[in-house]
Amino acid sequence: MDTALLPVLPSDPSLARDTEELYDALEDLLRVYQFRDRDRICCFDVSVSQCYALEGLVRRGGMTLNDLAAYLYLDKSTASRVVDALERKGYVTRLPHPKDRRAVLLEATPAGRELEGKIRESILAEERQLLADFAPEVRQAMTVLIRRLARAASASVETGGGSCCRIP
Amino acid sequence: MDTALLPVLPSDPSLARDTEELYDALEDLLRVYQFRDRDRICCFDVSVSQCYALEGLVRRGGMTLNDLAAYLYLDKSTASRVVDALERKGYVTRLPHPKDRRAVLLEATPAGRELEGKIRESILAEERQLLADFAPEVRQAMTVLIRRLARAASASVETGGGSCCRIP
DNA sequence: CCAGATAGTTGCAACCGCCAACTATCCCGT
DNA sequence: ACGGGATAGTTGGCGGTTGCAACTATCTGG
Repeated sequence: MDTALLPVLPSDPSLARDTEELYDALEDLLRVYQFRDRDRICCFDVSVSQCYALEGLVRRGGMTLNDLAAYLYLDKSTASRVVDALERKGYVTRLPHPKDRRAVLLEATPAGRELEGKIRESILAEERQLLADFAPEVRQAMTVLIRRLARAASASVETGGGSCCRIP
Repeated sequence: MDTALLPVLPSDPSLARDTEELYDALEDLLRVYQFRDRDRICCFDVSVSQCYALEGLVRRGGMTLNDLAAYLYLDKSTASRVVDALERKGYVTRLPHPKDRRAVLLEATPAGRELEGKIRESILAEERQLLADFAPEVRQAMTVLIRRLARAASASVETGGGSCCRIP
């Protein structure tokens, strides 16, 4: 179990309220981003999962299919089909793994890199404007917190074994 | 427009870097949260969209189906089917609209409210622990930023008319 | 009172995600 | 070196989601 980084301060009166507000704000953000991501399909010729997969393959170099499935929190069969689609469109290639003949090495093609760059830049441009209003220390602190939320969620997902209600 | 915390510094050299880091962190957060949300299905007897819909109906009082579709950024036909499922499970009811006989008023049932509370509390408990490590100013600044990101995305979606690449 | 707008439902086709079964390959203990 | 178990990936099947288009019922303005 990933323990808390610091002990909880039970006397902090604003914690409960701040948490609720963050929860609501995050809920809104997730909802609208899921729509925005769905909408990318028609703009950029990829689906949501395909976009995430492409992004992962550009960010990190060659991953195996299992790596990609873990990165996307998807079943490997689903990841395989996502790669099928990206390969058909010419954004990704399956290469033989040099050390393990069962495995494949996934690589983004130049076209894939270019598409990922276009998507990334279109979103970065929008977000830069928003962040400009915040002091650098605040921006950096927010990134730290968001990373920590992501890591904690990822840890709780992994210790939960992927299925939260399984009681073995 | 929501006021800025600080004036923009156009010469700020760290803005581009901070934006990229926040983008990556947010990408990770969204991916894992989408998985976490998918996983709620088996724990709480609702799907992701159903959960969002229930949440919206509890937060705001009676909405029409069109209101709900807009809130969820879904087509009204999809929203109708989401409501079908929630109604079948007893979490939501369709009531006749007092002013417009074409419309329906959607209301969460007591069971729906209870379920929403359980889901909400289970997540709040987890997030409270994480947030306890951060100073109150940072927590609040993050909520402000997330709200602003959500609002900006929502605005750009609405001005785009829902389909970003339509060129009428 | 009628034409056009609006609220909602349903049919349809495509997609997504998981589980289970299967093949090919790897690795470890004997 | 070899046989059994573990692992990588693919495929089939099922259920659920989504958007578009067509349809009905109702409202509203001239």
